Amino acid sequence: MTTAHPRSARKTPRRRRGAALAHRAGSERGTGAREARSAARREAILTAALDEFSVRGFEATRLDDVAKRAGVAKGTIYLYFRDKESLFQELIRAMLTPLAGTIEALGAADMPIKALAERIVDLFVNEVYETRRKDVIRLMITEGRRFPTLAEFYYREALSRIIAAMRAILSRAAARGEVPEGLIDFPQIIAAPGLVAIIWSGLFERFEPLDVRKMMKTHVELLFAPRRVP
Amino acid sequence: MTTAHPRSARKTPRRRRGAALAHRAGSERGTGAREARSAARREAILTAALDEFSVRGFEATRLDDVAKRAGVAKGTIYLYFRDKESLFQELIRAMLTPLAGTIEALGAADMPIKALAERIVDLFVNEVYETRRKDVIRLMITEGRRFPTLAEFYYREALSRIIAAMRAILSRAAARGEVPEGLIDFPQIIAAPGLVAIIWSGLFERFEPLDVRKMMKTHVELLFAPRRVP
DNA sequence: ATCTGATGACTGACCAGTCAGTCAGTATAC
DNA sequence: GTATACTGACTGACTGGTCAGTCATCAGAT
Repeated sequence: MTTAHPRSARKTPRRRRGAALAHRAGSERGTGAREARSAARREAILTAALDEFSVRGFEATRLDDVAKRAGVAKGTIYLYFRDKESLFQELIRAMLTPLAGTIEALGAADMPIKALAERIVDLFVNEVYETRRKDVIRLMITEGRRFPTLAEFYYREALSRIIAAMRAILSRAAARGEVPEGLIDFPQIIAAPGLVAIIWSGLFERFEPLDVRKMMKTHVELLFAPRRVP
Repeated sequence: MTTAHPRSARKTPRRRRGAALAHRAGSERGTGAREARSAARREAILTAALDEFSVRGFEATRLDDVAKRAGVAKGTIYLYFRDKESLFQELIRAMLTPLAGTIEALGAADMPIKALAERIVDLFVNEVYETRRKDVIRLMITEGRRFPTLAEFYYREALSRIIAAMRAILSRAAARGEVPEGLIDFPQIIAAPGLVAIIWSGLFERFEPLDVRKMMKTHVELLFAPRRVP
């Protein structure tokens, strides 16, 4: 043990590179190519990180594995991200921020609540459930508690806006008598089956598959079916 | 370098014990006391473990901290549990197994769906949401993916039974025309707001509190309100 | 020749799990 | 009743392995 001596004459012999990168440099020009390459690398790291974080969780993920999967050396990750936690947080931020805008845009259209709800279901299934965003939301759920700043960021930048948009929609619908006033307080109810589907798919899909689209359709029909007097 | 020492030479002089334990032995009797003490210790370890796992997650939890919190030495944990993972799994098993029976019992009673649903909501709020079981379910959600055997166990022993019980209830209700047939396929819809509440409370409660009981009541009213034609 | 991005061997910290040693409490001997 | 031997629950210093983050060095671009 000890090795009170720093330094170590390491004389690594030249080794063929693992054949990592295929250069397309010929077709790229000057600085633009540099930047493009750099951006691609960042992207590769983020993608690899999502893969690893998704299956192992934040703590159990090794940056060595992320690097290998991304086809870069571990040190390279530190050229693009300050540390493991930054990598994780930027990953989630980048993928979840755009969501709020989409919902807000949808809410602007004025249409019957049921039609609108069906649009939202489609949006959820196509843009979240069947994409990598599902994994990102799962990560938010599973790791969020240990990253309070991340939870706060997500609440401020996305969730609170989504909720506000849904409240606006529900208020209009309530004014038309399409839904009871009570629902305005709990937009979470509408999103709930979507979340459950995300959790279910990670834990129990292999025992009992779940048809998300059909479940959400059923839910919407139940919530917004024409009803007798309030 | 090598230190090719076999495992022997323990050099450290023993130190006076820090005066750790206050014994209650005087008031306890014979073997019964021994067993009681042992059971209490096991309990203390499980409780401490739940505390730590809940806030830090499985990977980030240090057994040193669990031991400290339980008021025992780290080695003691290994007298009661094989390893960290066993401790975690036993914790979850012990607390979730009883749930299924309760729901099944409730399902046996034959009453209008809405009344029954209200009973189930009460059960959920009183026996889960406002107890440590909430934390255990949260752990199942957040860590389950990395413990497939645990997920399977939970599915077999609890979830599948709960789902079957709910399907039975819903079938009877559908036969009476109280709910559409479609709902039978998705008992998850009924439980969904409960799960969302558990997640919400961990991540966003501090920004926007959520009245679970009221949310679930609203949901039940929406689902089971008297409706026009099937 | 120089500059910059990239590399990967290395270090230091950390922690699950181990085990030699301790001691309160019990059993047996006198 | 007191002394002595025994037992096993409990302790915590230690080991071995792991991994985040660093940095001396390299190679391609200009």
